[in-house]
Amino acid sequence: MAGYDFTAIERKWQDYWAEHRTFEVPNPGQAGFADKPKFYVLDMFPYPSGAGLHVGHPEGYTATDILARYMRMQGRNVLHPMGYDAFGLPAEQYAVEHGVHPRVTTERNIANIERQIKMFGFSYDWSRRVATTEPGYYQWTQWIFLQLFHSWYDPEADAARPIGELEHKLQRGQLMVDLGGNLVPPPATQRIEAIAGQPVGIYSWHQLTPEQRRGVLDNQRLAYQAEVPVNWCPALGTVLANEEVTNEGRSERGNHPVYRRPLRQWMLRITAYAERLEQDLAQVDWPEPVKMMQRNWIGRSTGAEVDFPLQSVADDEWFKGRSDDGFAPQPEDEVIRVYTTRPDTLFGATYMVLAPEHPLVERITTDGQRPAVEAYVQAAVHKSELERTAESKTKTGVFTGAYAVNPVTRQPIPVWVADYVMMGYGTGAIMAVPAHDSRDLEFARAFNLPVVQVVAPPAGEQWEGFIGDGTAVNSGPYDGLATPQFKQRITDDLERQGLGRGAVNYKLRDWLFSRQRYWGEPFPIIHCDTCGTVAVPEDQLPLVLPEMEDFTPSTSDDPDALPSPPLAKATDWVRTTCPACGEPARRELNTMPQWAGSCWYYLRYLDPHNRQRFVDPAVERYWMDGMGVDLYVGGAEHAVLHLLYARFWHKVLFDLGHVHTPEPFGKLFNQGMIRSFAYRDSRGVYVGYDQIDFREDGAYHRLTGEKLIESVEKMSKSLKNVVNPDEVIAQYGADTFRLYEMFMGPLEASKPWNTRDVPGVHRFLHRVWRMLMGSEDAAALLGESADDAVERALHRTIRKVGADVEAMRFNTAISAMMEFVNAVYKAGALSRDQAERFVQVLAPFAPHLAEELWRHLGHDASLAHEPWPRYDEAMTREATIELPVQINGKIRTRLSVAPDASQEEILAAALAEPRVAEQTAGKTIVKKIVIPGRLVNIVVK
RNA sequence: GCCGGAGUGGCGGAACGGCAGACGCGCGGGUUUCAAAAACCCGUCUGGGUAACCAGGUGAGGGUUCGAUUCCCUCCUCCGGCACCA
Repeated sequence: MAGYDFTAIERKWQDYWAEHRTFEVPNPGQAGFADKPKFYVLDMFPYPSGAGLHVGHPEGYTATDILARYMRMQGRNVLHPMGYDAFGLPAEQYAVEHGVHPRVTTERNIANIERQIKMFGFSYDWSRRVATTEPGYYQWTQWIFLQLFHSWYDPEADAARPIGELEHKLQRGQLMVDLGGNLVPPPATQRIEAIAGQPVGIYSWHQLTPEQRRGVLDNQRLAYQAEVPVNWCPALGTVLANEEVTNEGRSERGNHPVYRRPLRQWMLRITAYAERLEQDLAQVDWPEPVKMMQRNWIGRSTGAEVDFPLQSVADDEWFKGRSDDGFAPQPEDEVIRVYTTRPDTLFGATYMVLAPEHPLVERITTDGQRPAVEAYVQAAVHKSELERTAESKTKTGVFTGAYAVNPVTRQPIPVWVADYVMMGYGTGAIMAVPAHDSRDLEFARAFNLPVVQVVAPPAGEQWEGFIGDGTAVNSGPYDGLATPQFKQRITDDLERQGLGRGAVNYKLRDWLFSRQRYWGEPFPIIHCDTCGTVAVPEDQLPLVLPEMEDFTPSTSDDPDALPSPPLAKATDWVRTTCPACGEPARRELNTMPQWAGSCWYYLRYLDPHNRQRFVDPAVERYWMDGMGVDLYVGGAEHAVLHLLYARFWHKVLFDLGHVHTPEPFGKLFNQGMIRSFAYRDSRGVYVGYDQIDFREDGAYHRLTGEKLIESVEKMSKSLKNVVNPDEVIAQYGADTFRLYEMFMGPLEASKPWNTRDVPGVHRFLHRVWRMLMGSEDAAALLGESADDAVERALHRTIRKVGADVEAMRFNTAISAMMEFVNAVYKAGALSRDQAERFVQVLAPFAPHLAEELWRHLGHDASLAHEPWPRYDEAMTREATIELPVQINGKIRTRLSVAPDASQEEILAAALAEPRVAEQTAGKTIVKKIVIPGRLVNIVVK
């Protein structure tokens, strides 16, 4: 008998699957398509880094592979694809340092990582492989960008609509434009103009010049350009996303200084989708922590906007005018509009604060205060937001010299400038209620501003700094109201008086979408002196990234240097003609961020070779039926950004009719991080595993003999605790690797890799092999007789493994299979028929071994599409079961009964037990509890 | 600071409110062997007892319940996320 030669077996079956295209699945309309229910199971595709796979990648991939193989056996059409997220800064950095083109390194890395992935025997449909860097792929990334560019968010429809519809509305006068270029409803009456006595700054479409019209439309697109404060890293020559900047205000890559600079950049209007991104989380089956993180990121809060008039204008007349006119839709020069979540504390607002960037600062600052204010604003603007928060321990600020009037107390209150107020949130101005806001209190204490109590806390709590709900005091007619009621009442009253209204705010900001890099998708945009910003026509896509010898960004130590994207050097490529007017024009020089390609790859897998469309509608309808991807597995590090960006794009595509589900990923699962033991000596120097003697009582340094300190850490080179999957597979095989990672613990838990545990599951596979194939020392247990206990154990195993796989409890599924094999060894035999069913159950976990055994059992074809074995509920029970009998909750004896015994029978049997009689003698039985199939509890007194 | 998640043998971890520690590692003993590896069998929470058995035990303290690792409250520790968001 041959031994279990996993190396040969695994190679053989991987070749077989590739040759027979076992896992390729046709689309509707293609040859061989069977009309069956679908299952779309997706992995987060990897970034092909030079380091290759670490043991964390295959953890999620194994889990999805088990599901994919199980679902195939359940008769589903399974879509299980893999690809590469291959644009990005690391490849470009490496290329610059080594003088190799990023395409070369990317292709090399993909080849290596694919070799590694294939070693595990995952059942991917490799014919659907994509890489975000292929022109045939990024053609459609560019196409989706153009959909964003050609759309605006129509608040009436609560959806994205073609920009042409907006133009139409403007032409017909259904919308107008104010001085700031914002859309406004047409004035209800002529009265407003009459009161003002001069133009009120609202224009109709026909009053605008062609350039102005273009500006208005450009300003409403979902992809638009705007001057925004960005993280500018001159040493890297690019702007960076917040997540690419460290807490110290330096670049994650290279540790270079990063500066906050207002620069004109491409933005995506994700904020228009804030409400729907928040609301629709209720429709998806995602881990609650991930939903929480997204809700947090979106940061929805409810409150009110309130106008505080400047003292110079706020006479009785002004207040009267407001109650006649109502709350104007846009802020005016004479009021400071604030957003607050606590309108009930309005009576306690004793001063106001403007963000340093607030446009009113310059207007209202008095001459006496101007030098101080200007110095403060200059300093604040030059700090990064990180610096501003890092120095948050002490509050700073300057008085503007101006006063505003509290709209309810009608008292003048001072207006300050301070950097603890952010221009990017709310209105960039706050009413400060030091009594009931800890930041305001800190500020008030620092600058000796008055603190007025307006909320009475529950008994026993200090009012100063109390921020919870309580009862109103010092609030005139509202005294005695509970906080929630007060909020509602005063919001209604302010609205009636034209001084405020209920409002919803979000922390979410628009998405900075451009990078000054070479290795990314070029924007399909052309700049024309006469026509402005013009889209590249769709039939000219893909706009291919130009081949360049020198793709290094221009870097600098000078914080004031301006970004100069590498594409600027491709002068022939940049020079083009305007698609609209045919005059000479220039291409956009920025490229898209790495997130772009990963925002929609799950859709391209559906139809990866389609040259006419990004995905065929019928194909999309089939595979995305229900709520899109049926199972999406990946690490929690993408809980916010990737998953939020992808949901956003999907919703835009949904609004425009290109996909038919409102959400892309119906079910999401986060695998836990695999960490590993790290060892360091008394000086804190980390020691690699090859330098360690593992003894019974701990780890010792092989050379010095010193006992080492053990800890569980993230795998990292510097901690010398990285486990390389290639080595584990070489030693134990892919089936063992898969089984080990699934057996370590719950998939969602973070858990330490322990190489010493790997032989345990390897031993199990050996036992399975010997059970059916025998060994030199022992014959196989395979026979013709079917043992009843084994048969019952098998039914239980089939049920348990099926249920566990569906619930993604792979660790206990494997335990159940181990128990079955132990039972077979105990019984000493199993029939061919039992062996076949067991091999089918094992197949999703250890597919190579299962295929080999399946063949040995006399089958010619792969078992990948065999049906999952059935079980009989009656056969999952033992012939007799043991029930514990408790007296007062303590087990005193056990009872053997038939599994279907009635409550009365069980109770009678229990009371007949000598141990029970002994324990209850001389006592009264007050209660008898019988849970059939569980236990008996007799309560005595 | 705020929001999540988790604390169970020497280790990884099991337990619809119902036999705590399944399964695996490690360890101890045995069978086999010239020997070793491998394999197979037995044991392995703690204390007491030859044993049957008794007592204690799931981070700490309280509560609900016939019964709590599981549900509720307070606290401690660790991990993850956000962080002047008005």
